[in-house]
Amino acid sequence: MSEKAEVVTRFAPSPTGYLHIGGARTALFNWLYARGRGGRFQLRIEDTDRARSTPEATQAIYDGLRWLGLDWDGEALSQWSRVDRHREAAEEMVARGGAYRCYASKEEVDAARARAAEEKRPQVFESPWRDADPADAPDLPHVIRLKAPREGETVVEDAVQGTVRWANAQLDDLVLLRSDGAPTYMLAVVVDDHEMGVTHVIRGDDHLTNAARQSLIYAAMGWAPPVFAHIPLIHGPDGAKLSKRHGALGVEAYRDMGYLPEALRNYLARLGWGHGDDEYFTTEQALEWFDLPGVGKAAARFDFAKLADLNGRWIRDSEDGALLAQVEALFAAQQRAPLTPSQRSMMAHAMPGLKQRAKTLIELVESAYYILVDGVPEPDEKAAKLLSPEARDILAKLTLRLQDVTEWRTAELEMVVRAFAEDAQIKLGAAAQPLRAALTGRATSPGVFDVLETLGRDESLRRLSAQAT
RNA sequence: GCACCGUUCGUCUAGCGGUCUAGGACGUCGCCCUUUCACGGCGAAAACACGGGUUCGAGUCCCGUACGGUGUACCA
Repeated sequence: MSEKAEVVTRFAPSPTGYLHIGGARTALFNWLYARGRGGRFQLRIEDTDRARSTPEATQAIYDGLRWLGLDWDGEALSQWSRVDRHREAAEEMVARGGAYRCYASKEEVDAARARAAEEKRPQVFESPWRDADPADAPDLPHVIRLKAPREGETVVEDAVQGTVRWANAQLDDLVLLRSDGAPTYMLAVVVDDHEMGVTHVIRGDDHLTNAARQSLIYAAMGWAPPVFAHIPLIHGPDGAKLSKRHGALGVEAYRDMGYLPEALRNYLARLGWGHGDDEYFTTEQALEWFDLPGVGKAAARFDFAKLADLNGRWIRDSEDGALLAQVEALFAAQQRAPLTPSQRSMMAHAMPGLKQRAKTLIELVESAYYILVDGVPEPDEKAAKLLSPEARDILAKLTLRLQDVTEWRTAELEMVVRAFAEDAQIKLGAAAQPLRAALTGRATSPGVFDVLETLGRDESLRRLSAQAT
């Protein structure tokens, strides 16, 4: 029905919460694989669990993907909108002899499984209705079950995991249509993937065994299965499954922590996938390089230190203007007051120095305290220590010299301060550190001479006189 | 229980039978640069889970064991 050559992937989250980091990576891999090959990347919302699905969660998924820069082709598909088609497919399988109506009650099935467990047999339910004559069927609620083969084996050629086999005796006659007529996940996924033209199913390896069951459904429908690629899960820093405390946060939480989308993409791509020794690369390069054989098989731990390092590199290499825009967007997202025109221009002026020292946007904003502060900066503990009586004395003398500076520029200011230190026979640091403390209220900052220039003559002298006494 | 998947420095990984006295990156530690902090430069410590095979030769192939993980639903 479509050109076989085109690659089509999909991301199929269930809208029961935010887009967590594992889901974001799955989406990234699908996006990279398809877009890197000129194919399509689609989004399908698996909202068939009506009780747990919410519109807010759906929106959170959209927002998360957009922030990460993962755009999908066409409209997002609601799986729920396709239930009629799923039902049809189930009936079609019954008609073809690939499925049957099972009248066993939930209790009977549970009892049979409990018995099997006791006898230490595989807990595979064998329905008495599997080969029953349809004429004997009672007029009762029933489910439709797949008539799975009892002999032989099912083989999945997984692009990441390799050849994986299951004895068919391990696979039971799974339910396709529930007694209330609702399709199960197994059925819906297969029907939708096939009809959306999905060629490559890239998903978490928690679905690996599902791939065997789904293969059986493809076979019963007479369809060719897609290429499966089951990627390992992401664990928390402690090796345990991701939990709230350990990074199973929504992607917007990463935004709020000050990470750049391009840095997160870079980090996530590197988690579980590698291209030689490349660590720091652009999305364009990832698009070009990404391939399934490069995906590892083992679960990877989420490491904030490495993310922070990568983020710092992305920040340093960002254009000043772009960074300023990111900061303003973060302020808006966090509902902080926007920058005033003067803060904005000082921030722009100081950006080359600020971005050199920040691993996250949050750190960048913190280090811009001397720009964002209202009035004279309040010295913190370390700065207060630098402002000893002797230091204030030095500052007072230095201020006198600074007042005579005609050209308020970094280079000129540095010359003046250096000359002052020499005349006073003190080390440059003895003048520069108190100067920094008075100007910024901190013991660390971008170069003091740059700070002086950023603040401008009037503001600098105001802060100095406030501390000189 | 049963089935399936996995296991190289603390972490992410390179490695696809000899070039591995196991490479890179983050982190850690030391030194240099330096007005602070970063950046940058140089250097160090740090790993093939264990046991059997196969082979002239195994981190690389096979089988066990251990330890993790996933699945085993009329959830997705």
